[in-house]
Amino acid sequence: MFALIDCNNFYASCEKIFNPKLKNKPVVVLSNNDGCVIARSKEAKKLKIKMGAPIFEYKELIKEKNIYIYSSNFALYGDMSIRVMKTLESFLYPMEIYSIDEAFLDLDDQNINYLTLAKDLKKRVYKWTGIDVSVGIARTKTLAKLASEMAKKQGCPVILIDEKDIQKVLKNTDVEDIWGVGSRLKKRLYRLGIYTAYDLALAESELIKKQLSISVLKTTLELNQIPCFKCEKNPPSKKSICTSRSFAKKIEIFEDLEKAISSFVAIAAQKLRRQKMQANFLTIFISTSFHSKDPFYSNSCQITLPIATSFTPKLIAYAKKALKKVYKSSYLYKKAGVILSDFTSIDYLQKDLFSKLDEKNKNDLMKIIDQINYKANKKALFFASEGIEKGLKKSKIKSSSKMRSNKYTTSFDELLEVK
DNA sequence: TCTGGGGTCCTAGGACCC
DNA sequence: TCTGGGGTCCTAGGACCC
Repeated sequence: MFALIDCNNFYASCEKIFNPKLKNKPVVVLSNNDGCVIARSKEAKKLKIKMGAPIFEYKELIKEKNIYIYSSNFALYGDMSIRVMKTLESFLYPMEIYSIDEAFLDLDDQNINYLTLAKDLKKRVYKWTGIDVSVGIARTKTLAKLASEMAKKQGCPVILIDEKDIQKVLKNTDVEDIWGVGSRLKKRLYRLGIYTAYDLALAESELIKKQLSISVLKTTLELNQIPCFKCEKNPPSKKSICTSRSFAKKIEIFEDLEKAISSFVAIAAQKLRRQKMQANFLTIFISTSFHSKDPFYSNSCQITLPIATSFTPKLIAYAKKALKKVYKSSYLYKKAGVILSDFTSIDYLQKDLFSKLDEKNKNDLMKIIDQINYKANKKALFFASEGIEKGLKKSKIKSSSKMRSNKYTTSFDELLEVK
């Protein structure tokens, strides 16, 4: 048995917890650069504000309906997520943290009352964190997902075990709303005459495997209460690490792009060190705007590193080389990024024959830099290639987030004030 | 004017081996 | 004139998730 616990309107709910005036008010959270809608409170959903839509399309609606708009505040959401997950952990079931706002529990236990448990989960998370969650319980993860969707609509936990209940739900579920089926697969399934989850559950296994893929076959089996996906209690370590941003203002000059790429490398390399890994492969990519009428250009360059490393200066040097290969002048760049991949563990220290610093020195140096930045709670130390504009604030690469709420739970300077 | 960021898995086809 | 059978590995691109 699996339980899926899903936080309702997570980012919007985080904003509401620390700001009582937002109660019962429509709240919207925006992406980087305050571009797209990435979260909506239930009141905002009622106003038909769409997920992923650019916010400028709602300019008038915002004024008219007094909608509260926030820039994303991932320091806050990340910390609230940890609190929710810790609360779920207190129930002592094996747990898989599936995303920032979702977790599966493995309830391999015949003698518990699932509905009571589900209610307890919901109650405790709300009491300890202020976050409202939807709980769905079923024999497979795919069905637990469907159950939690129903729970979200009904406002109370849903246990999906009874065969008749399941059939009823499947008949009322469009294939696109199944976990693992997106818009492309939906079209292909429609062509095969499969419109609802019920149709898919009854479909011939051979046909599904031949016409679609093994993944869809697994989903089909899961709809029939045959588990194909386990609870991944110890998440496998990452296979790639990506840091990318859209720029608030378009960038044309090579040096500016170089600063951006360098700072992305620095962030990615730090994530890499946190995983105790070294990268063998580096990709950089740059692109102009997808929406603008300016000439379009997008390119990427990949480099196999001679020796695996997590040493930021080394990675920056390679990234700069890569950038030179793909940069073309007179284009207006809107987005860039860095991907590190093909990792080896930091325990296998391959020495660089030609380096003046040995690997231990490099690792110690980066460790100190990471520690200082962690303690300072900001980038106190950084590399010159990243650009030395004051606090990066005036720089072109800094993304704008004009309406960010305080880091109430992670910064002493931004604690909630009560008057 | 203004349109996110970060991941994983699967498959087909090419290159190569004996 | 007629040209096999069996396998692995790699990669790009497509699809999905939140």
